[in-house]
Amino acid sequence: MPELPEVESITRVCSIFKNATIQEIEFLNPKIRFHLQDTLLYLQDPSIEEITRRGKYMIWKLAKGALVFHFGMSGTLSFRSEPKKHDHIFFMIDDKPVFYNDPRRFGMVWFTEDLTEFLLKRRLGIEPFDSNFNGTYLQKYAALRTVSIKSFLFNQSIIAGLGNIYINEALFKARINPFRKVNAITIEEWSELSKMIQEVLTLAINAGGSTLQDYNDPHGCVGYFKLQHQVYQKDTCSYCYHPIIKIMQHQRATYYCPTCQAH
DNA sequence: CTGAGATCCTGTCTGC
DNA sequence: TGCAGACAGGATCTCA
Repeated sequence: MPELPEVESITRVCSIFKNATIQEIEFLNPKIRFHLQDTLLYLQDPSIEEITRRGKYMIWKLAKGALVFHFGMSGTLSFRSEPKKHDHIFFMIDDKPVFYNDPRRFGMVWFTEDLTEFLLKRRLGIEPFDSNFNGTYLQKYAALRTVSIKSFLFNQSIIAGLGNIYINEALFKARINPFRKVNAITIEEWSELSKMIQEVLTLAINAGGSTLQDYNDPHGCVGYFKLQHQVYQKDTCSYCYHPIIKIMQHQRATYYCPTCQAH
């Protein structure tokens, strides 16, 4: 679920909470991996001043400090009044009930007094929509590395926000083989790839993200970008009709077209 | 420093 | 039907 487009969708829905007040926070399941409970005492004036996204993190800036969400593999926020299995946190925000739900418990929620320091510690790379994000930026980071382009794009300290789906899709659009070593990719290819990363993310955000099985935005709406996937979980290439190859690369599924992405 | 692999979890699907 | 095993959006830690 939660790569940049999905987190962006959740963040946009949550923007209704700008200037709202968190009236109540209740922990429903202590087993999730977060540190919110310990630091909740510091939450003195819980009015939400701004709601933003950075990479795959959603940030609620408070009058003092911030709440930060990372949705892991299966986390989401939902607006509903009845609790469900795998709810971990309950919020009451301006009389509206909100649940943080996360079956696989890979997600995390923090309260931080110093958001700037918190984000520095995450060592997040550039935002794909930053004006400095381009082929030159990518090639500069890749010059001294030997990993495959697939691993490189997964590294959040280089680019923040990409995950398995959009890496596969962007490499297909840029016609680059996922096993290519990054130090052998030309500036023309980097330039094309940077544009395709922006294009695929833009299309996905406009479609509300990708729902594979269980992703929903806080209203329960699914994301429709799956309908536009060209390689991820596809059988046949939409350009040349060659069968799409699925292969495990670093424990993750890689999908590519062996003719369109021969090099 | 880089890169590869294990690990944290539950739910769903597939094949025997 | 039942059950074992593979696999799923990710980040972090350890070891070479």
